[in-house]
Amino acid sequence: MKKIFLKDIANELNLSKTAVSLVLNNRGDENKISKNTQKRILEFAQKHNYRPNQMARGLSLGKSETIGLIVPNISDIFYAKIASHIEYKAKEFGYNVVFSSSNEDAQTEHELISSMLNRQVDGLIIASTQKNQNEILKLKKSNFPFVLIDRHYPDIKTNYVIVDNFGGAKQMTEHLIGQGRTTIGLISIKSELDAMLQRKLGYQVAIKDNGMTPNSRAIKELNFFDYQSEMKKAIKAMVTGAKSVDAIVFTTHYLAASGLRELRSFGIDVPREVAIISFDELGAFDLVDPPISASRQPVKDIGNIAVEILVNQMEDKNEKIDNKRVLKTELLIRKSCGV
Amino acid sequence: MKKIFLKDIANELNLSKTAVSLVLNNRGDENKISKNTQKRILEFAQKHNYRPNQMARGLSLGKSETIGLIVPNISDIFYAKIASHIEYKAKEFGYNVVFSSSNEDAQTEHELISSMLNRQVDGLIIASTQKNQNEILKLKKSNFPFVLIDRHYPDIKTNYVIVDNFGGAKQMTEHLIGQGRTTIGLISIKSELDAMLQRKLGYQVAIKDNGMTPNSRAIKELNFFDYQSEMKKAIKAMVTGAKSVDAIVFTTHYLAASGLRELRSFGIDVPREVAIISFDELGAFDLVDPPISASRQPVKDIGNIAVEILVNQMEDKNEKIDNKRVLKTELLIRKSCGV
DNA sequence: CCAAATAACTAAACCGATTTAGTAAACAAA
DNA sequence: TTTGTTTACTAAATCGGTTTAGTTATTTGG
Repeated sequence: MKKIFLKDIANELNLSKTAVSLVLNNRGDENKISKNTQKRILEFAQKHNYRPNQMARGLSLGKSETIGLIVPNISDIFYAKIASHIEYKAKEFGYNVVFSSSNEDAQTEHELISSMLNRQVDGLIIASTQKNQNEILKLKKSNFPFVLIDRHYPDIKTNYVIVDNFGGAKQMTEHLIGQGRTTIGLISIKSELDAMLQRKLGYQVAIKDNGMTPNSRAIKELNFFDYQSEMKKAIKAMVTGAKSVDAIVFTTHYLAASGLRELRSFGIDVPREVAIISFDELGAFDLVDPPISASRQPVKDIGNIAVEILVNQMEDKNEKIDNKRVLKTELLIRKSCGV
Repeated sequence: MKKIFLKDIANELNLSKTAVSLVLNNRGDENKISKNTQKRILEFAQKHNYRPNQMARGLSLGKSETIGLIVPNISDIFYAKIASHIEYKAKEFGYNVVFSSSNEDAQTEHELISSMLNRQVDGLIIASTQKNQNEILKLKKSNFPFVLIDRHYPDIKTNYVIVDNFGGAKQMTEHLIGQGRTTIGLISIKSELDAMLQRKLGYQVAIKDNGMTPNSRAIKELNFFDYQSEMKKAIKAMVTGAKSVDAIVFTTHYLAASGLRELRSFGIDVPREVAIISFDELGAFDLVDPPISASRQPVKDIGNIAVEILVNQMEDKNEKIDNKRVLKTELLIRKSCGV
């Protein structure tokens, strides 16, 4: 069965392309195409498995029924899960998803946004590198529909769906304090990401609020591209010498996993000697030795809400464009912070 | 700065759309557009940040510079990693990636293929449900470029990139035998997937080859959509009663994780009482208690090779279309099978 | 010096849909 | 009987690119 076009249907049925197009777009009634003709068109199209060329359709309509998704890295389980929920929700609304990874690189992100706009995506969902303030401002000014997720620009009014990083980190730290830990370290990623700043802040505020002495030497910020080797040094510095810690807060899952590896290789007993807790988790954190406590992010809600906001915006251009959502994380207490 | 079109450039520079189009597609020289004119066009386009509308371009060229990727589930870390490598490699060749998840549903997969073809993707990479033999045959007959990954149809000659499931499973089982285990169970997913059949076969052949008595009761095949609750029963059946096992082979990572949870809840000492090993792994399998041995799949190679084969096919229609690659898995021995 | 070749372009068709602005025929109202 | 409506359509423009088939002016060869 070879490919069939609108024109073919029109010719075969001795009708115009207009009539066929109208009927196939469910606008036959309002355009007074007779019931009989509608039936003939529908049946013929069905029988020959007609599928409109979406490029032509998109060009004509100026839209593509596609949502662009830009994340730092699709192989990070956190973003993969969000992507999965976004895809699912988008399909409910009739949209496809094109994705790309920026690898935390501002220039790449810039090009991806550009490229997706050229491909006529109808809207964007971006977990930004947060190094493209101007780009995002331009997007906003052009009135193009988009939603930021996971990371947002505090200085720009935009739609966003993020989690309460400050509150989550504060809660984690307070839990450790409640367990009687007195010298709590923080291991994070060296980054301008607001999420990371907020997590550090949450940790610091918890420390101060509880009358403990903040110690900048207890805070290690590792280089993203080299965190594994820097982790070795960071852990060493934290567990040896006079000021060794009795607990560590990790600001993201892969740091916690890597940190635990190093703690083990130094022969540290977790949680007896050092308790640990992680912001966000990996799939098997409950199986790890010891099971790692974590503040879990609501990935499903992040994805669903982002799509809902975006679709609203795309389909009703009057929708306000600073729909802000800050979701709560969920504290999962496991053995790694001392029962 | 407002959007600029080919026509605008032509008008501003007093040239034809043809000239501008040719130059911007790097075909100025071969079409004898003077150096000076080329320079004017290029500079003007650059200065006004001209970006061609890919819908129009795609419609005209009959292609989209896009690869479609269909996987069972993008939130499975295995597919997420493959997706990431595919995206990276595709970009090297100038292609974008659209992805969708079939959720192991044949009908969904069918619709996704259809939808992607309508969107004029230039090629497809599919980790198929393996329930769409006809669909794949049609694709093949239409001469449309595609590559199967992870799962293939043994009865159809197509491009594919898979791993040696039989060999990997056999090797895993043999390792357990080498460790002195004598009653080895298998927990798999109830499925017609060739990959799963091959893994079971590898296990069975290893059992027989080593003079052990195959015992069909030692093989449990769980329902994909309900494996967590069925796991409880399966583990119970395996570790209680007369014929209890001293080792279990899991045919995929999430089964191993789930199985370990259940073994623990039954108070089984892994690996002393029951050793376990998993086909494929999750990110933190080395941190789990005990660290889980696994046969790791070469996700990067799977992605890279799939893209390479596909691009070859897309750009040279004469390329043969049964480029078959079977990659080796890598056995990672950890504590879960008894040091 | 004239015909053929070349350089440097361009007008218009085309890709496959949607949409605007009609039109012809049938019927109703005045 | 003529005008006005309604019904059931259609021709042609349009979206923004690419491409085919020329065109004109200048060189070159014999």
